Amino acid sequence: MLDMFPYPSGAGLHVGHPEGYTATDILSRYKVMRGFQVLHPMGWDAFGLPAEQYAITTGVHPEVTTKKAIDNFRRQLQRFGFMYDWSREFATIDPDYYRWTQWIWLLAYGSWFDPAVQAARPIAQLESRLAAEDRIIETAPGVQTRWSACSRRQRQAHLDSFRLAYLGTQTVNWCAKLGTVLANEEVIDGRSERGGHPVVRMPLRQWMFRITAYADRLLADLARVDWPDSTRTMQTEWIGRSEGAEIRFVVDGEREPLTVFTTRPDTIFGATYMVVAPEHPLVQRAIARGASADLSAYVAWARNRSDVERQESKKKSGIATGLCAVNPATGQRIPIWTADYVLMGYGTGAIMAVPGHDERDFEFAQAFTLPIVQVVEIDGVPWTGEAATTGDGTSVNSADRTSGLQLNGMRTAEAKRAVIAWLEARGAGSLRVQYRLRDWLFSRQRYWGEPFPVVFDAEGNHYPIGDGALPVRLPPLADSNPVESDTPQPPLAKAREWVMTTAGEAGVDPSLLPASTPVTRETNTMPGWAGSCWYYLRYCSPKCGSAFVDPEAERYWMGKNGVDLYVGGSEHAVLHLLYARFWHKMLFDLGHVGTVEPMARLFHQGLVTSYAYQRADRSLVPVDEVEERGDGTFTERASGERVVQIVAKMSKSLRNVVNPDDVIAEYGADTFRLYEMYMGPLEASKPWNTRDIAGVFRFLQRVWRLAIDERDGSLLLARTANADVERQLARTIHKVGQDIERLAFNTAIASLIELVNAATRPTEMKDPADGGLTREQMDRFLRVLAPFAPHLAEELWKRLGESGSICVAHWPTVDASLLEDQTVELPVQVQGKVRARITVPAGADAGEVERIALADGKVRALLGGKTPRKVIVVPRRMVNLVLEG
RNA sequence: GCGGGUGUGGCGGAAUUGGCAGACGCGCUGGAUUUAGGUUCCAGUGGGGCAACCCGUACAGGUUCAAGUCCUGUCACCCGCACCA
Repeated sequence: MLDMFPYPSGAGLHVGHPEGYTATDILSRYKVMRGFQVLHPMGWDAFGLPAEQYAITTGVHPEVTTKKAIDNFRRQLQRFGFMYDWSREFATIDPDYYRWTQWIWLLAYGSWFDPAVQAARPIAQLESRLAAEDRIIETAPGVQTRWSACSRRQRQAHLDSFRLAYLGTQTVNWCAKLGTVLANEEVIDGRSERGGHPVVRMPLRQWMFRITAYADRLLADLARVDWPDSTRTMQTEWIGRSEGAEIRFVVDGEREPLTVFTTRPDTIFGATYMVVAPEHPLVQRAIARGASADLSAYVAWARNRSDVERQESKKKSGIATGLCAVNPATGQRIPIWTADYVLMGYGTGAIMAVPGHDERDFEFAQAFTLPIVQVVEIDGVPWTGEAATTGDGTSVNSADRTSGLQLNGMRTAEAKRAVIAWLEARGAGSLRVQYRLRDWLFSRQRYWGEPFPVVFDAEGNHYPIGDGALPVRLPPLADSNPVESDTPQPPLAKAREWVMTTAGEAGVDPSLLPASTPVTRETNTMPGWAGSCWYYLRYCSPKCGSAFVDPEAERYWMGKNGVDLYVGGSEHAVLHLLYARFWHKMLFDLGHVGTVEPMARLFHQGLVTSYAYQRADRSLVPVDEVEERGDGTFTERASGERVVQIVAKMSKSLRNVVNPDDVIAEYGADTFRLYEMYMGPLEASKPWNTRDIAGVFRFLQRVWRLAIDERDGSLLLARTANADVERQLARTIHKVGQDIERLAFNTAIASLIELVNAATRPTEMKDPADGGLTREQMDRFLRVLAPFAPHLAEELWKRLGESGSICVAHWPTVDASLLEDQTVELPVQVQGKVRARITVPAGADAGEVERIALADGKVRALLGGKTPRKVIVVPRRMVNLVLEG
């Protein structure tokens, strides 16, 4: 039973945190009572940006603030009475934990993805295979060398290009003033969102994960897990698999052909021009050869436009490169343009533009008056030439005698196959699968993260640090502020004695590098995701010193399918859950875990929102500036203006944030737990309404008075069991059990309330022992109440004289005969409207029910002597009499 | 723009499979207890109508003996993605 572990912020627990935690706590307690071994742990995701930002503004070291925040979170969580196994607690910042995060990274570093088996394998296997077969490899662009003839350096470079954790180059938003890389959303008009400092886009060499190698498996295995459809859809779209073709176009004056990716190879006859991304090497070469000043100006302008800006204005911009390619289907020469609507990061960074059947290409062709031709007759969409027509149809104008390609009359799918076969035959292209998913950028220019266990020699070659030297501890740094610089300088670079070391001191295998060799440590750190990628495994054996998880503990707790239930917010639907799946699959391939997927079942709890108020102009008013009037309307206190109540996210500015500590102080933890579970379905987002808490609070008081005489604190128990109460108790036990299993806590609580209302003694009752529950009934009732309100249940349990904790009591069994009624009341409908009610034996069959219904006085009066045309009887549900006409 | 989801009393919500719409809670109304307020207990509470009855699950249609639930279209809100070739 797993909760997404929290990032302990300085602000303390939010009412949203206990939502999911209470749900798993109830289910855990229930499962324990049912005799299961339950592992329900808690820990801390503690590396990351907020603590570092806080350190930059206040000068307090992140370790200090983080530890303080953890202590506060733990204190707060413990007040809720969550049954966590605190002996398994850890934080991602513990060196004993991040030692293994580093170890897993080294595992990826030392592995490659073998396409033949579609799985990760040790890179040593690749190396011995290359040596055994004396394979020919490319040692420089266009230079082929035999493995045996390669230098050690060349071999290493070749192997490096296969590692699952590798050094790659990515374009980042670098802000020199802030000394950091910014996310796309943090860049506005080429300046930083905070401070307005200039931001440049520059390539940066950083550690990457080859997650794209796993794209197909990450996609296919979504079918094996019991996860919300929305999340699986989001991951599917994130991976973004699309099938198409790679086509090579010959370019005038270029040795290399221009390769494009297209999902519509069938429209090749309609390709009237080509477009490459401004960053495309072809453009670089053209500029280097001294192309027009306009071209280099455009490229410079486009390069500094952030992705966000590009999205804002979809107006097409671009410029001709002056180069021409040959359309292999038509033999015609077509111009090559560059435009920023083509992204370097997707496909090959180049497209064949088919303006007749692609909206973007159409827009571009119109803006720059390029030719537009129709090559597909789309089903049901007439060709007007006024707009691109998209979708499947039949190829037209698609034949050329010289090239020998003929598609006319073919359906789209058939035409695609024909073009690919034709391309393959002439060596001009092939079938290709393309993913939207990119490799995972894993370096951050930050202090507060796991250091990479890797060092560099003077020439910049990298060497892994041996397992024995782990953890590579984060050096203490008095000043972890970012460095203002034109080139990225991570804060760790300031720890000079730590950075400058020797291979021996760092722990590099002496067979790789002599111990005395001076080396520098990697100064980037891992991103916040690292620690959360495998924490669930560590809980199985949190103290294990010999492995990241003890294999036996892993087999026992992870079982066949992984974590039985994982509860957390849907904001992690893609990244965290995709990354964790990727690490897990890697660990699986290399034999370190026994399940293909980490989480068998996933559930997203909804957001706890709050009320806010809105003026007529839609501006928001903080909660404490509004008062409610007697007629249920709301006005702004200062102006007297009428405002309307809306539901909004809790925020400091609206002053509608609820602090769990305050609620517990006023009503207690049980009330808090019960209220959050009673608000509505776990998966729904729902507004916190302080006024409603009174309802569940009253319920718990009523439970107390049901068992305890308030005047003297003595037990109040019924002498004899009331048959109706006993029947309802049995049904409640049954329903609560069922509802807990399907995480429907709101309806479980409603049935507990109903039971208590039914058993409550009326005030006028002379002898309290005439009402309420018997000792034995109270005993059973407390057991089903316990998962929801453990404190109250435990106290009453002790007062009943029971020994031991109610936590380990057994879930009560139910006499099945009490769940069924002897007789049932059925509505009788005439023409679909309820007109009468009849009472029939519970086991009555359709014929018997019909007889009783037709014999009923009220029914006969309604029929007025007529015979129904049709009688529909649904046993135990209803009767419907259908008359003529 | 594309994909997914949601729409039920004054409010949060219930209706597990097409079968009595509104369980349960809040709020509100009335009563009992109390010197009083609060608490507690009891009763009522979708709208209309004196009533029999009629209307009612975002809106408009449809399927069915029967629709909150299934189908078609529309609107509103929420979430995700977004020039992905």
